Amino acid sequence: MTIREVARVAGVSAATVTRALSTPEVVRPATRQRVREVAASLGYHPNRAARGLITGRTGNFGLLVPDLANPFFPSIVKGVQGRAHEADHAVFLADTDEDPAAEAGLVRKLAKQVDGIVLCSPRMAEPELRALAGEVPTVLVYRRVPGVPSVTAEFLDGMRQAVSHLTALGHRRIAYVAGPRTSWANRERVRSLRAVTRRSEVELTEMGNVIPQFPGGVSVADRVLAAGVTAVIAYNDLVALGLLHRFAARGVAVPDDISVLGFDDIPLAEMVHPALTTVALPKEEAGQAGVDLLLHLLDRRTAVRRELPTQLMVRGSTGPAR
Amino acid sequence: MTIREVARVAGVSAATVTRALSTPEVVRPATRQRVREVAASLGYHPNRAARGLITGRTGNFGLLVPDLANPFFPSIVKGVQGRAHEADHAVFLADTDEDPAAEAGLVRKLAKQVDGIVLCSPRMAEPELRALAGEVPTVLVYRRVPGVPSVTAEFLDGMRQAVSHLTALGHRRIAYVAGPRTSWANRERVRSLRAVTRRSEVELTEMGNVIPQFPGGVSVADRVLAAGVTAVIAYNDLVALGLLHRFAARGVAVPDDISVLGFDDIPLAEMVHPALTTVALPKEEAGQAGVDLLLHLLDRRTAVRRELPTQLMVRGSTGPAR
DNA sequence: ACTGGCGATGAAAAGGTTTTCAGACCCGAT
DNA sequence: ATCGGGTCTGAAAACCTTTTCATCGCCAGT
Repeated sequence: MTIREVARVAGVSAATVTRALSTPEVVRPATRQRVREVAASLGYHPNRAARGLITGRTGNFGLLVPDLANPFFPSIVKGVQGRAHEADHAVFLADTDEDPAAEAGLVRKLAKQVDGIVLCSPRMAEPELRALAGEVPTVLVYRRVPGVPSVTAEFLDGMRQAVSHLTALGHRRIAYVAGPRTSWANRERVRSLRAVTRRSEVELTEMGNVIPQFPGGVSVADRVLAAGVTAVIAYNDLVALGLLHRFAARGVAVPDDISVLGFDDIPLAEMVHPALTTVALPKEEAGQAGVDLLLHLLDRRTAVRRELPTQLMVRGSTGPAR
Repeated sequence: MTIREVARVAGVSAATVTRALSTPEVVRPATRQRVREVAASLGYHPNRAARGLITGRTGNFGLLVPDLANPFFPSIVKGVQGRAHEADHAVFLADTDEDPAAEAGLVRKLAKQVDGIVLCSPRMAEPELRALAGEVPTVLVYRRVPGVPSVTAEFLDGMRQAVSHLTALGHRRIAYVAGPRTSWANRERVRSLRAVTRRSEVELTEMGNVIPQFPGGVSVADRVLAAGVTAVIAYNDLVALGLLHRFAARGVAVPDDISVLGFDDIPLAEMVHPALTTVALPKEEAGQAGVDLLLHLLDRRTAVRRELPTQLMVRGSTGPAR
């Protein structure tokens, strides 16, 4: 069912058909009406590939995530997918399996099928990222690179909430279990934490770096206990859950013996016992904002930056210092 | 970066470039080598829209999931995405937000941009599903409909493993917390469970139906305790985690007072304490198999059915009956 | 009556690839 | 020397749509 067939049946040229459908105001009402009726009765829908070929617009977005199995990401994907859908765009999803080297290749591969790409927590180095952003309209989510539109969260404020909460409970010696050294998110966390604790009476012990997964937390738990702190802030919730798991196995009571605080607020955080106190980062909102920024970039060709609020979720894993 | 540019640099025609890349055996080795090198160095990837225009194949697959935030699905998506990628296909992801009415619309919308669709645990009714499968090449994952290619798991065997495990531990009174009444998965579970317990000395108490989420488990936990059973099998892991959570809050010891057994083996299952004994369903493998069946369907136009093995994972939440 | 301008339409080009068909070349056989 | 056959390559058509440019007819204004 092609445009020519519609044109033939309606007794007009193909040009008039496309006009009647996509810029109706330029065709005579009678003609427009007739063409649209014929198109509808024949069940005609323009071939998107052919349209994309000439307009350069595909009506699709790309979305790259490092690891969909990491519970931090699915909500972001939902946000992106939902908002993209509202804007009548479909979403290509690609999972890079935490391989920084694979990212650029996937982006370039997707590039010609999409109008723009949302890069979620990309692991690749900044220069390469900047180069990529020059080739394809790109928005970063949870990564910041000057000149590239990005969605992040107020880490500093989140960390301030976390530390204030702990000091209010009487904690003075706090450990931080760091994530991967090369991770942008980890650098942001460390920077924020140091800034917040600098002029306070808090004594900060940094340990790590661990992989940002459950086993990472398990592996460092005993060292945390040996450090003689009364509270520990983990790089993220998965690491915090690893700590909780190992603490439970060793009979260490949380929060009576030690308080544990995570970062992200993944769904699991409130399913465990004790439920995890954590700094919630916007996820679905971040995905939506990413699409908004992409639409803005495509429309007005300007790079915008957006910083979303964070919120400490106080649950059962933090309590008064011993 | 078009095929012409590659052709120009390599000193051949566009036809030779496309041959060197897609049907290498028909071009002289020296030419082939040179063309491929030039293409690689220029970062050339064929424009898929243009290719699709002439071949009729888009090189894309669609993937529908009910809710990506449900931890059962991300791994399936990874499986689909990974295998599709190996077959040089990109994947459109759509999340239906558990809305059966939205499914058909999304499929039809995606239909024109893809060669086929993987429908993951679709919630829609069977007749509608059958109609859809007639319009677009479709493969079902975790749903079975006669005549439509499908990937499922050996629920009966999984349930047998679960019940044998419990009876070996001395359990005789077992509760089953059912999922949504309309859910295909729940019907399969119930059918398997009844078949397995029919001629045994096990006394089965069915309760529910609950929503297949954490709060569903929380909400039914007290009724489970009141039922006087020594073990409970939950519709899925999320419900089981809800049970564990409420049991912990009430001071009921697991597995000393009651054994808890889940279904799915989502990643959280081994992160909680006690870790959850559960029947593992293949997830990534199911996604891969879905793509395999889709490729098979497109290639040979025949519908295949595949049933993957299940495996009981014994962890800390089950123990000897009191 | 003529010009200018406007509204509506069609013809044709463009977009990037694959495929078909024909041609060029080389080798071995007659 | 010619021919047949095989291998490799290039030119051109085809896929379907949108957009540009040109044409046509008509009306208002002079």
